[in-house]
Amino acid sequence: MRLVIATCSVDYSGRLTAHLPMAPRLLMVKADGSVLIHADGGSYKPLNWMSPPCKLVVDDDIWSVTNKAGEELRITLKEIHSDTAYELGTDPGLIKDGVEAHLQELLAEHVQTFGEGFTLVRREYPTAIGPVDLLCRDADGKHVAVEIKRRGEIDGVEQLTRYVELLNRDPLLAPVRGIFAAQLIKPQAQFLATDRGLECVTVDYDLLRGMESDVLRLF
Amino acid sequence: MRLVIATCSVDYSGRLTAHLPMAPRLLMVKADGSVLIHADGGSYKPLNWMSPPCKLVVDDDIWSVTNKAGEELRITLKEIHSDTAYELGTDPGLIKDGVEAHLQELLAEHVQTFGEGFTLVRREYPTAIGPVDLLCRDADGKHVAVEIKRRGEIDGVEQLTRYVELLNRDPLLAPVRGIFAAQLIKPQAQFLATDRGLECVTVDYDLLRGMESDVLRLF
DNA sequence: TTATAAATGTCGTCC
DNA sequence: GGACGACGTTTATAA
Repeated sequence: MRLVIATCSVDYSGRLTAHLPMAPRLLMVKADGSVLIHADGGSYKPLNWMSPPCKLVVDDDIWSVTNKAGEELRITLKEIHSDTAYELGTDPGLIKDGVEAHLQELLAEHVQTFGEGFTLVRREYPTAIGPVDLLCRDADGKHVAVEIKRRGEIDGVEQLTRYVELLNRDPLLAPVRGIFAAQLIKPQAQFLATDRGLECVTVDYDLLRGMESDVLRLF
Repeated sequence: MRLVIATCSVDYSGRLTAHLPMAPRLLMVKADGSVLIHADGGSYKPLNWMSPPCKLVVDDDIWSVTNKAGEELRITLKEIHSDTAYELGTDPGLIKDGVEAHLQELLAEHVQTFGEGFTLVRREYPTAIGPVDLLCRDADGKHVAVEIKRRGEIDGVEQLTRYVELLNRDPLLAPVRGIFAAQLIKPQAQFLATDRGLECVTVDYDLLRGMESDVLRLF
């Protein structure tokens, strides 16, 4: 990794065109040739960048970074304040502990969240257009398809609509109702879901987790 | 901006929990206190980070970065290979061109792009499921909803479908047709749009911008 | 402050 | 390589 502190201007031409006036910044050149231009503030997103795979060509005080798609990042250097390089090696990588998968797991074990007498048919119930998060039966034995999101937005309602429509074509399952479950459901999604005849359930993740703890505490 | 090359392990605890095993990495500490941890590869996204506003507390070989929401980024340092700091000042910022807002602006002023005799009713026409980019009337005075994208993909067609369906329920507006306008329309989006009875218009951004220049040149 | 849509989104996964 | 969905999405903008 090469780190250059330099006063520079930058022009990007690709999916859009963008320009950075002359100012002091950090240029980070990674081992794969990618380049990031950071200011001393903002967030983790660089002011400008070129993602790998790409190629850096240095011609005097002009750096030109290009990729296969014909995008170009052109850096014009006025003054270099520092220029250092380090060998870091490949990173072992990040270990994550997920959230959404866990939410589905918890709800699968507590389908009564959706109503008295609910039972689980199966998780990830397969269909031609992808798996339904949960397929349940209500107290009357009727099928219910459940789509689970952390945040309920319009896309999720569309997804559930497609599932319910498809499942209702199966005479062994029909009639199938749909429940849209999320930690937070946005007003527009709520409107669309209601308009489509789908029910909305707001899920309390911490409460569910608490129920899980209670179950564990019994042993 | 402080740049530290160090062998470290990292633990994040907040919206999820994540862990980075001990390895050499770049730690970037910005003037606002935010911290980025970069490996020598990947893209512009750091392996881990804390966004401002946040506070960094250094206790010997443990760095703890916390924010108001109670999230914590804990960095355990084993060995520091380099530690430097620079004063960059505030950045003048990025100037962008070619974004969707500008495209909408240009099309709003040149609705005849969609057909002879087109007039604009209004931009961002409000509905219960969100604003329609452009609502126009054609030469016959019939309403036309226009959805504008930089790149026309399936989700944009879905969006327009919803708008047209909703607008057609309003007897004051019906019948409403839909036009899907984009700089580039993907074949799948084109197919779906046609299947839904929506028209597709490919927009030449540079041409539109040229027309704008022509108008300006008259003054 | 809150909510909503765009993003040079990025990133994984599946096909 | 393309399509699809999640993301500690982040970011900008309007209400």
